[in-house]
Amino acid sequence: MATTTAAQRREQARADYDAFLRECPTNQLLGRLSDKWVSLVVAALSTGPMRYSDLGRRIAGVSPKMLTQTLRALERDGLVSRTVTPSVPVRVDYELTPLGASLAALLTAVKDWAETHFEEVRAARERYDEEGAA
Amino acid sequence: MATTTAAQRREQARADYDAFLRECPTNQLLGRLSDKWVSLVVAALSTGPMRYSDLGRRIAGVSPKMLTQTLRALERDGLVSRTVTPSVPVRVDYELTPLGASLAALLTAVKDWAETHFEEVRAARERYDEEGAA
DNA sequence: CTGCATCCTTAATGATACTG
DNA sequence: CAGTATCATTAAGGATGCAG
Repeated sequence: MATTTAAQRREQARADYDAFLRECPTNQLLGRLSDKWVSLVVAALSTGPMRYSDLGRRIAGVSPKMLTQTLRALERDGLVSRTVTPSVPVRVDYELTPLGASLAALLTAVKDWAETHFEEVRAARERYDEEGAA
Repeated sequence: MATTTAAQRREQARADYDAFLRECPTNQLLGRLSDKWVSLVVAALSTGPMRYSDLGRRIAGVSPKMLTQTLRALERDGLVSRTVTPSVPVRVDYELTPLGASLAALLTAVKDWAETHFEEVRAARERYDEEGAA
């Protein structure tokens, strides 16, 4: 007979599932896109190369920490390239790689979907919220 | 002369930007997709209607709380429909709406991108990590 | 200018137990 | 079966100060 509790079983299942999700490329990508700043950085860079501080200004309200963190993650994934010009003061340019540009295209698809269907979503929300209030 | 500190200015900028982002359909959509469970629920439902507990089993390791929360959010956005059959015991079916199906299609596009380019990303990561170690 | 290390606060997540 | 309410935990985000 099983002496495992529901909690134990779920925990085990979760562990397995987490492992699976970590391996799943789709989910890794979604994780990236989900990052609040990634889409903004990619969008900003899609218009051309930019310096670190330019990105900081363009993406208002980002802290240096998050900007660096985001750029590092994108660089690691081969989505942006980082070019250091050892002048004084130092100058660092970031640019989308071809792979990054391809991701930007995907982001455009997401954007198109959002703009195409947003009105439906908004209407659905209104309906839902009114029913709840009634 | 400006007596505002960098922090104050950034805070203001962030407030404005946050307001803008909340209005931005694309970002709202990305927020949805970013939700860990949304993609899983949509994927599960894309194969057909499912009952609450079926979803719970299919998506291993999800707690009732998160499952309900996710379903409510999707329902509010008009992406899934909720059908209660007042039998004993009660039976509740969830199903993708046409709008939800269209979102599932978008998710497929994301999945395709991920599968197409994942090898490149993996290679980039390896390169990056090795350089760091060297 | 660019970026890293640190600390701190908040918000999301998950476990649990109970109700219609 | 389907879902809600509560509580504990943790992980992400952000501010700050300093260094190369």
